[in-house]
Amino acid sequence: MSLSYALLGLLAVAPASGYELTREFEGDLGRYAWQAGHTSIYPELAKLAGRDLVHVTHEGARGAKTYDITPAGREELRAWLLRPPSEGASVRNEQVLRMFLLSALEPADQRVLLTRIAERTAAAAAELHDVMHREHGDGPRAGFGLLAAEYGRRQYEAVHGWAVWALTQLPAQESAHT
Amino acid sequence: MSLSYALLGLLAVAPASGYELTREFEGDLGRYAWQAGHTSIYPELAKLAGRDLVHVTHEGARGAKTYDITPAGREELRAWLLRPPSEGASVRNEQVLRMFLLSALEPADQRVLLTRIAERTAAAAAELHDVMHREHGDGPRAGFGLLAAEYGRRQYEAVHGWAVWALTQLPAQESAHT
DNA sequence: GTTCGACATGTCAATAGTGACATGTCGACA
DNA sequence: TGTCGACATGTCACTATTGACATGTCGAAC
Repeated sequence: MSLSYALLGLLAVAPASGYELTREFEGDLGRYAWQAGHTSIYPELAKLAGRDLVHVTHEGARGAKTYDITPAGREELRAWLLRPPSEGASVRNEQVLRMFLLSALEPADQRVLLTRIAERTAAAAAELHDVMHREHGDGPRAGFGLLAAEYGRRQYEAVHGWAVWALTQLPAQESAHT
Repeated sequence: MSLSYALLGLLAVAPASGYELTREFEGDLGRYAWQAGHTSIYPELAKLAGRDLVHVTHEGARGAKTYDITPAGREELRAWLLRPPSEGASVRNEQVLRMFLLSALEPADQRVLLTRIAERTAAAAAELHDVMHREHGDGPRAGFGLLAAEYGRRQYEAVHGWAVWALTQLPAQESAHT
């Protein structure tokens, strides 16, 4: 399961509690790569601990458990990351699905939707650009976030470019009365 | 559930049997947008028929059932496509996850992985470019496929650009003995 | 005439993931 | 001191999805 590798990957960078990991998934990681809520994260951590891929290093206030990756976990993670791209890699993206189904709409609706996509993606790309250039906040996982942010920015830019191009491919719009 | 909209979207373009729909998911649709196998498609079609969003128009050889979308189904699909981008849109992409976890690897491994990604994405983009320019095969759903192919091509190109950029961000490589 | 591969649909058990619910702690502020 | 919000973990029922298994048909090639 990919979730287990996501957790191993996060813990490989720095030890963290289930709660902190959960919040990690609320950011770019969950937005672009893999979603998960605490209800899947906590049981998964327990399973990983059972397989000795992670272990609890510290129990803090409010029952917080800090997990760290074990050498075996690191091994497992590295093998997965370097494994040749599996054919059955799982993909599921609702926004992309919408774009694929575009031709199910009437041309006028297509135009509306593409225009909206073009606007949103341009705004999102610009925002990420700003965030990255204002300051690369030197908090924990800063390097991690920089690559991810740039990835996101390029994705938005690509979709923006596509939407603009797709608009030109649409049958010429009926000259409305305005 | 997104699968139901994917099916409605496909049927809105042209009537099809469960088998034909299944093969649709083996192409770009399943590769970039939403995965599904026949074991989820057949039951889902039955459910949609129960809600009168699709109906069987024809029973052909080998028990094949041709489904078509109903006006109610078209309505439902249009509403979903034009609905403002839902916050909770589901995202799950194993390849992207690998990229997010890059910093869990040692620099040497990172370089290997990024180089491999750069190569694969360049090849994939070139292949899509070729396919699109050789002939836009005028089979059914040709227009559908063109937009999707261009989308895929731009995605690959964006990831390629990112991988090349990311390589420049890596700490300068140790001068190996070669 | 038979055999094989693509066509075509399905069930069922197991796994993965979500949402609702439940519980309790710690620090800050009024 | 009490109350509220963020911290922190968990269960459980339900839904979605997958993989293994099962069944049968049609056309073509041998």
